[in-house]
Amino acid sequence: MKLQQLRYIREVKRHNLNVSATAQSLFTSQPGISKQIRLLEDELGVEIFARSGKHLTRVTPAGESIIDLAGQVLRLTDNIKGVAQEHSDERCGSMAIATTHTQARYALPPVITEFTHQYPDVALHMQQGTPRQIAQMVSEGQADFAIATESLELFTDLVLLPCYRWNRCVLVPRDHPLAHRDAPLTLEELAEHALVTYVFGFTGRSQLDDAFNAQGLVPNVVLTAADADVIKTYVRLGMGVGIVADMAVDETLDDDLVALKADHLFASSTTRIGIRRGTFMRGYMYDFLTRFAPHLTRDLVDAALTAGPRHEKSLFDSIRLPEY
Amino acid sequence: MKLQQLRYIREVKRHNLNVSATAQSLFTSQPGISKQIRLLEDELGVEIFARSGKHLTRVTPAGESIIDLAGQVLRLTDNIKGVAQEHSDERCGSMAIATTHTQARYALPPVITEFTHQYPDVALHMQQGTPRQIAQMVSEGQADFAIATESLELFTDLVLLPCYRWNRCVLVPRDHPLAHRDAPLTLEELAEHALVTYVFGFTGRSQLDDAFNAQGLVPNVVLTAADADVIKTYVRLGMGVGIVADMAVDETLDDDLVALKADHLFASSTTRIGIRRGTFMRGYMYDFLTRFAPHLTRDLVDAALTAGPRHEKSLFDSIRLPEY
DNA sequence: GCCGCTTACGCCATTCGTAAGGATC
DNA sequence: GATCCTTACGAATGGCGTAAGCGGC
Repeated sequence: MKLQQLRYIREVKRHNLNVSATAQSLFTSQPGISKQIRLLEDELGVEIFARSGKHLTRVTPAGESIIDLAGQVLRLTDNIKGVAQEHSDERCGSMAIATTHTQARYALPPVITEFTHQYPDVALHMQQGTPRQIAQMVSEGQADFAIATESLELFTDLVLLPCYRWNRCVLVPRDHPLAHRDAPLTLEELAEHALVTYVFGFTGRSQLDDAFNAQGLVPNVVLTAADADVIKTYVRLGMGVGIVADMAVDETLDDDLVALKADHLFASSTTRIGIRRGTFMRGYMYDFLTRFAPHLTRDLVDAALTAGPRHEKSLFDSIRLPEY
Repeated sequence: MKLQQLRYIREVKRHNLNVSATAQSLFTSQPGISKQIRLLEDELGVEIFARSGKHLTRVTPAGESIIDLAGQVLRLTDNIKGVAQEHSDERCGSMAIATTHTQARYALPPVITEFTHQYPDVALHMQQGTPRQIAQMVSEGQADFAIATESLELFTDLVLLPCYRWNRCVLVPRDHPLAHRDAPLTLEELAEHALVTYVFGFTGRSQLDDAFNAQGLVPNVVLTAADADVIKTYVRLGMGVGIVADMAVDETLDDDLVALKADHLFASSTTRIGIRRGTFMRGYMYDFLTRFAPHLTRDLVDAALTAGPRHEKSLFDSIRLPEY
């Protein structure tokens, strides 16, 4: 049994049993992979892939278990490399963040700036995607951190660290009737206007819908977008009233719009960081977490990473999360 | 990074940093190991072993972490082999039991007989040792099960499955004064006689001492042995009154001795099976466990193996253990 | 007929064993 | 001086890439 063989079977499964495509992605030859898989199957005495003629058709039950274990092995070897790097040069390495537009555009820039300044030799990778995509990336080890407000809880192999709470505000052009009101907004009022807000599954959209539904109201959402910049654009065009995250409003850049507090209308949302269980954390990674959310100390993060899936939540019960 | 390299560093640490001895135990050459370790260190960029001149003096901090991870990797590869065997031929394989004299001599024979009858192609290995030794063997992966009454709880990487409760009886020759009493024994009486029983650390010896101490008595133990056969021998010689486990008394073989119930004098002891966390269990292993202790169903064992160290005990709260 | 896996073969890298060298206790 | 690790070198194994074969879709 060789580590490469384990890598091969894992990748072949990831590429939907297409050995040729796998070979390309691994920059090696297709017969090489075929042969190594055969050798592994011979050594273990079990077929990992079921074949019909000369095609791989599916993963055998034994193969499922074996590939799962192979994944664990390969993740541990990554941890070994991480441990080694940490001890050889603790300021040198890499860190991959997968996140959504909202975080990348508004919440992360100051943190990233500080971080790259303190750790110039850490190669920082940042990838944007939907909450589901980024959770999957971390789950598969393609990124270290998933930062988002939604969907992370769908992946049970991620440890979730709550970072901060935030709420929404309502954005209207200066000449909009709502812009000159003194009394606080109500949901009924909002329901009468055309709304422009996030696509479902993005940036706390679920809590927004919940608030309307709880009062038996049906919001008239005329346009949805994945990020606040697009939403603001259409608010400026007069398409409707925007509802965006507080942090997406910049007082100077958005001074042609009026932002109305909406904390009293919606339940606040919590942005979380998801980390794959069993990941080896470099020192600078702890540092990054603490910069992003000061209550995420090294001890607390370690406790969350080692706690079982059912006990991690209670760690944060006594912690008051910062509000954005 | 190769699996052999990981195996080498683990074994070198196990052999107290003696590469030559490691090479012998692995049936390979000493320079081969040295070189592979060097290569691994070069690849990782960290020294795993600290050297003074040409001697390995200690394991570096990085080395400690790396060897620990290497152990996890190698255990997972064993699991892969186990999964493969299970799917290729589920009646064929091996099982290693490490246990104490008492279990091997009295509790296990009927179970082993049934088991080997049903699984003739499973190579059964049985090794005897002190409770500490057998716990260590399982902890290091040299055996699958540790079966004992004491000391298993010292190894936190073992999951403990309670099997049955038992108590002691008092053994005297037929012509001994105690042999003809009608009233139940008392601890005070026992304390007046010379006693022959187990060595400390064996077969529930601790509970025996606890009972005397709780009443402020000091037992006059004139001879201790690791197993009941030796104890009986000296009881026959008139050295003193024997105190042995119930199950160690055979009505026909020991009919020259009189066994007096002592359940009311001592707290009962629990015999447990210890299994390394993360071990892959073959089907026949579950079967063995259920034969040994009927309440150890596959579901219960799986639950205990996956539960965290703090939650495994509660699984057995509602279960009434059989009495021997 | 195209795509995709397998087999065959040759090159190169790597591993392993033996033998000699040098340091430490 | 005995023990033990390192270096050096040669043999054998094994992984990998190219080219040809063949069975599905």
